[in-house]
Amino acid sequence: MLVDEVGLSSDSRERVLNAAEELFVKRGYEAVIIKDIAKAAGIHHASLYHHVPGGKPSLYVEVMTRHLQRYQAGMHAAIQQPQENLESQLQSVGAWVIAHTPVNVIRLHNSDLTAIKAEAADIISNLAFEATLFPIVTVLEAAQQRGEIQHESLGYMAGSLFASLEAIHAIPDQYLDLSRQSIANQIIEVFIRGLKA
Amino acid sequence: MLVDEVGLSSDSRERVLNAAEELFVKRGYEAVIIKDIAKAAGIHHASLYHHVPGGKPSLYVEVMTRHLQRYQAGMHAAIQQPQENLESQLQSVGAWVIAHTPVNVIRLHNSDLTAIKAEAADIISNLAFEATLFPIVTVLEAAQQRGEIQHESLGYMAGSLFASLEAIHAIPDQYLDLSRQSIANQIIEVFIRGLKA
DNA sequence: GTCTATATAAAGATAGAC
DNA sequence: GTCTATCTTTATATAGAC
Repeated sequence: MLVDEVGLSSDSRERVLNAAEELFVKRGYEAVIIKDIAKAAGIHHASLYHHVPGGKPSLYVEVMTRHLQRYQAGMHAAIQQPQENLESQLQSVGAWVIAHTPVNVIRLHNSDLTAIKAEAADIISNLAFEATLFPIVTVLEAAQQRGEIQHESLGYMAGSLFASLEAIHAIPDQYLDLSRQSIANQIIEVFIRGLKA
Repeated sequence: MLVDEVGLSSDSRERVLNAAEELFVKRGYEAVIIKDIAKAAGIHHASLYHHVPGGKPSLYVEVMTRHLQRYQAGMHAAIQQPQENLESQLQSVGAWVIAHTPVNVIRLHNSDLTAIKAEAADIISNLAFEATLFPIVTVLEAAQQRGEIQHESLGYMAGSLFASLEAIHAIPDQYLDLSRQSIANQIIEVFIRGLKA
């Protein structure tokens, strides 16, 4: 397969990265141990260091960078679809957000990023902004230019909406009497039109 | 002081609990180590076990229970103030939320509570609901009965608002050109009236 | 590339002097 | 109640056989 010559990774390295991504994103840096990742990837934890010589910190940085870049690409695609009005664009954003494990930026800043080197933390922090808030702000500003909405602080409003959508993940299944997508759509509707009768 | 006879705690025990509360709430269970708590309380980490024989898990449960009970009491007081309309009631809620470290229920369920015994986790999980969503649902239902608002799924909307308000904590100081309370008030306004021009 | 065995380091916890 | 010293457990990481 000449993987080295074309710069591709081996199969198990990919499994390690996927397992690490899922666990780190879900539980955060400290709550994940190397053995869990290796087990999920189907190898012995000692073998993991063959694929990721830098160990846990470097694995975290690689995997979170990749995760946020993909997240950003997905958000971009969601808002790029040829939809005319704000509501349908935000519904696409909602679909993307509920289809993925929450980014949880509060945890990211309060614990995860304090455990790694400052430069890496800065990069991930900026990526998180680019992947989450920035696309939503773009959509809101365009809608404002079309005269669909009117607000002075669209950045804060974008953050508010994103936080609401991510929180849908926290609803336990037993309390769900609508699909998560329907809940997202209701949140978006209230965001645009308000709760007022 | 006869502290034993009246069931009161010693001074340093209280310092330990306060330090533990602040750290656990901010960083989560795994990211906090016993030495950090002891250091913040001004004692050697070995001395901590004198005050909390159950060690880290039991300390976490005690401190989170206390935290959420107080949080609930504060939310209750906020909504009980003699304010007639929904907006001013929610502004009091917003003031309480931004004055306290986020409860972060997503992290609570995805990592913190998986590290402790299931029964304790259930109790904390229920307390978190009572302390955060329940008071907001109560306020929204009352407003609906007065005819101020109209929505089918007030529970989900309460969750949405609470998540938005907690997320205000995640805004770095350098990006703040309004006070957090002002941002909370704007979020509440949009929640009630919408972004629409 | 993967394992077994082992080393190192960090965290939780206990014993016992003061 | 608090400390020093020590023990145990757990997690990260390395060495070297296969």
